[in-house]
Amino acid sequence: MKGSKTRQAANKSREEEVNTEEKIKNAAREVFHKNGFAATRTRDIAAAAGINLALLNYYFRSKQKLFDIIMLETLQGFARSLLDVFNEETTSFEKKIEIFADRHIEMMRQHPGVPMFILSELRSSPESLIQKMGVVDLILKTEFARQLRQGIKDGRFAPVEPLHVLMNLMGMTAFPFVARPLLKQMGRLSDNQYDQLMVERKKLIPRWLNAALKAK
Amino acid sequence: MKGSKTRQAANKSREEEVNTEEKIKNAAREVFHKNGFAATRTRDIAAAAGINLALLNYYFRSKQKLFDIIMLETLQGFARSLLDVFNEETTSFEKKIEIFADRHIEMMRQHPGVPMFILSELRSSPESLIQKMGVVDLILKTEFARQLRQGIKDGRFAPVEPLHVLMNLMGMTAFPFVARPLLKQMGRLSDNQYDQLMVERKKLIPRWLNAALKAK
DNA sequence: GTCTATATACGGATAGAC
DNA sequence: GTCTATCCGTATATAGAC
Repeated sequence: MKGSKTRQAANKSREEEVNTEEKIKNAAREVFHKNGFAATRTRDIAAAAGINLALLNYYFRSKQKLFDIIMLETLQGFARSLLDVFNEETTSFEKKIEIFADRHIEMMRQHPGVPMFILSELRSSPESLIQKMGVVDLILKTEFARQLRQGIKDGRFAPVEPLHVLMNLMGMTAFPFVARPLLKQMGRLSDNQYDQLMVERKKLIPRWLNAALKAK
Repeated sequence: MKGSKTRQAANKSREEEVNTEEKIKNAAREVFHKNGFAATRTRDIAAAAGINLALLNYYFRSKQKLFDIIMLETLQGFARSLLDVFNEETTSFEKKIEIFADRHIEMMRQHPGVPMFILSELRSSPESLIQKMGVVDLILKTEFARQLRQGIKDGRFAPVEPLHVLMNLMGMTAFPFVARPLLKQMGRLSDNQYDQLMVERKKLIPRWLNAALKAK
């Protein structure tokens, strides 16, 4: 049904706002990321896209189908780039943490709503959705995890469940974005000041994590 | 309008399910915590409370008003118990971290949906709501924060913005509950196994955090 | 106080003109 | 492809009997 449309997506990087389908997707991404599925009205998306409500259904058939597309793209775009870091064969364990913190935080600085979006939607979604993007399962099979286990065996790190390390790493990087309204208020910071802290954390987190791995 | 009802709340700990108003609030708390405001239908609450839909409006006037009550109570109950730890005059900085991690994690084990509930609702709420429960502002004025600054001044800790420490502490404790579906899948764990990790973290987080504070 | 029945509003989706 | 007008299900809220 949609395969009949002309495929001019190849050179879309040239134009400003491409075709209508892209306009709707861009608007949907923005609104969904900000408010989540349940709190989003298709009318808001249409308005943000500068088109009529009917067009949304013409292109995507339903709110749910449009959402599924946005969710899948968001999830994969997010996971993919992080897994790449963990799978890199030639970098050291410590270097992977540095690159991860830097890339992960930078990604979230560019798209501050994404972490909350992913986590809040995952809360109510069935496990099947998580498995659907099989990427997730593989994390403890990456070179990163192997290097961690090796480091423990060598006595360079204290014995610890790898998932704990992942929780610490992701917690330290992602939590400040998820809890931004709360933490910003706690520190009485402006948007700029808060963002500055995020930049600092790129360098600090690897240092902290490293120290923790050697603790006791 | 509601002040006319008899006040038998004093000895409510004795009964199983108290009066209707409490039954509705308990049901509302459960459903709101699980699904958030937008995804919750008043019918679900009524059903969970075992009463008719009309009664909900009779007691609380509107979905929004009922939600506001639940939100405020949840927020305060959560913040209060944590602030108490931070304000304690006689415990050391290190001891405060131990108590905080233990209490905070235990609280979330009992109410796993609460962290996600608070954060996801705060994302869309205006800042005024956060300020309304003024508790939040005070965190960097607690004895905990003072002791941290003093420790830095004495050279026991590396210089660091106190808010960073708060982000690390809360990130390490709360993130595993917020990102539970994702992390559980990553580790291929059962509910029990995951819970076991949470218990371990009570002891581990203070150790890690302490090491991080001395790093470099 | 608690129910059944119903009004009212809102949001997703479609019909049909252009 | 894009619009206006409208339908229709669902959810909140109220009326009114008991």
